[in-house]
Order: sequence, then C-alpha cells, then structure tokens
Amino acid sequence: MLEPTIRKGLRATGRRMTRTRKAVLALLERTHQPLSASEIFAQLQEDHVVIDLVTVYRTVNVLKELGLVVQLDLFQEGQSRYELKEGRKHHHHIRCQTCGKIVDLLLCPLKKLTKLIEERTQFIVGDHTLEFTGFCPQCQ
Amino acid sequence: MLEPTIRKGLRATGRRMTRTRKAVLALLERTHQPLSASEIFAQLQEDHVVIDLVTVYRTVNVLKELGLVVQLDLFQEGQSRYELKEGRKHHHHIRCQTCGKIVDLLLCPLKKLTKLIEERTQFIVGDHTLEFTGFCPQCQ
DNA sequence: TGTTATTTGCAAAAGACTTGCAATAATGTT
DNA sequence: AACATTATTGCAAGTCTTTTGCAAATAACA
Repeated sequence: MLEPTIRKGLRATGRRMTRTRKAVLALLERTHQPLSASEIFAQLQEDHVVIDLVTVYRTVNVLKELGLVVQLDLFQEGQSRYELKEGRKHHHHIRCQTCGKIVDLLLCPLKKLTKLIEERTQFIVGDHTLEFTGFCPQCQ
Repeated sequence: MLEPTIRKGLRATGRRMTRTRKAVLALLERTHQPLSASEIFAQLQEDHVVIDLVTVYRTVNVLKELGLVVQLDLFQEGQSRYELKEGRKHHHHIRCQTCGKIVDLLLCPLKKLTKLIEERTQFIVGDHTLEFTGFCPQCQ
C-alpha cells in the first residue's frame, strides 16, 4: 500500500491523488509484469474502472516524472511498458519471443563498464537499456 | 562496394536489385551513423534520388531479412535506425541526449552473462539490446 | 524485344502517443 | 458542509512512425 507516500509526492508537485491514479497504481502494484498503456487500459476496463486510454498515458507519465515508475522500451515491441519502481533495485528483463512473457533479471553487469565507456568516448554516461529476448521454458 | 554480393543474396530469395535498393545501400555504406527511415528518405531527396518513404521502409526491411542490416531501437527515440552489418563486429551504441550524436561502442560485455541468465531463467537466450545515453564531449 | 513476376509510388490505414478544450472532481478554506 | 480554486479527466482530433492494398512501372531473363 504505497498510496499515502505517493499522495505526498503528488502534493509536493502541486498534483492531486485521484480515482484514476489510484486505480493505475493499484494495478501496477498487484501486477508482476511490466504493462503497456493499452494493457493497463484493458485490465482496468475488465475491473470495471472507468478510465480513458488518454488518462492512462497521462498517468504513467506523471508517475514517471515522480520517479515512481520506470518506462521500458523492450526489443522491437513498438510500445512502452511501465513498471513500479517502489523499493526495487535497478534490473533488466528477458522477453519470450513466442509468448511475450517478461521475466526480471536481477542483475546489471554495467557498473564497471560505465567507467570504461567514459574513458573511451569522453561521454558522460547517463542511462542505459539492456534487454534480452529468447525462448521461455514453456515455448522451447 | 558490396553491390555484387548483395545482388546474389537478393537473387537467392527471388528478389531483384533495383535502383532504389542500390541507392539505400550506397547511402548506408557511406554513412557512419545509424540512420532512421526518414533520415534515409531526406538524404536521398537531397541527393536527387527519387524514392518514396514507403520504399525506404520496405527496403530496410528486406535488407534486415537478408541479414545485411541491423535494426536499432535506441533509448526512447520513438523510431528505429538502421546500420549496415557488412563485416562489422557485433557492437553497441551511446547516444548524446542533447545533440543526438551516436557513437559506436566496440564492445559487448554479455557473452559470459548469457550462460548465467540461461541457468537462472531456463530461457534460451537469443538476442539482446544494450544502448547508452549520456552527454557527448561537445554538449557537456 | 517481350514476358512475367517483383517492386514501386500513391493513397489510405493502423497503431502508439499527444494536445486542446470544456466539463468534472480534488483540495484547502470558510 | 458548501465554496472557490485549480488540477484532472474525457472526448475529439492531431501527430508521428510504420504498414498495407493496388495499379503502374521496371528488373530479370529467354
């Protein structure tokens, strides 16, 4: 139940806790897969929550701005997915090419690499994406 | 000049070498940045090559199918980029958040990781993406 | 040069996401 | 508890990237 904390975050930026924001948050909280906007929309429809797809987009963007949600762009999916950050460590994902299942990879091999890249390229390295595809046990 | 080789690859799959395919290939061959479809289109227009944007999309897709071109989805760009494979080693990229410049990273730290991921997830690991963003020397 | 199948251009559509605006609802105040 | 203020929502419409249908153009090869 992270609603009270989030309410404060919203308030601090002149925003409000609303029915739709609660619904999206609750859904992300109980779902263990990163969801796309249209999946959030569809699931809330099933739950008889009245919400517009536009509102879903606006909501995930707000949550992203507040740093509560991470936006993922998985390998050639053509849409973004959103995942609650809430106390979770930075991690990556693998997605099954056949059934689309997404599994967390609780690792990130890139800490050392960043320094090397900065030396080689003179860039200041910011963010990175690392995503795998493959075949899950059921689809092999 | 990889036209003759590619002609064979096209022929082998019942395809033809055309004016537009030559133009796209030649552009990719002389450009050292991964290009988006609209950039390919715009550049060819400047070069007075008559081509439709639709044809650019179809062309890069054919080249991708033939394994001649790699499709890149860089960090939240909202469009794909295409890069000639032609004798190049597998590598990754870093893109400047300010000016958009893309620099090759001639490394891939993921060979060992694949085995670990397969053990942990029981997936058969296929492809992966790894892309960085940051600030290039000029934009710092 | 002619025949045939592939490719192209154009128009239109699909899909993800954004924006404008009037109506609605959340907040702090009376 | 009702009010006033201001953020948020829903709807319609728009943008942007990419795809598709189809008739006309053009490669390949005899």
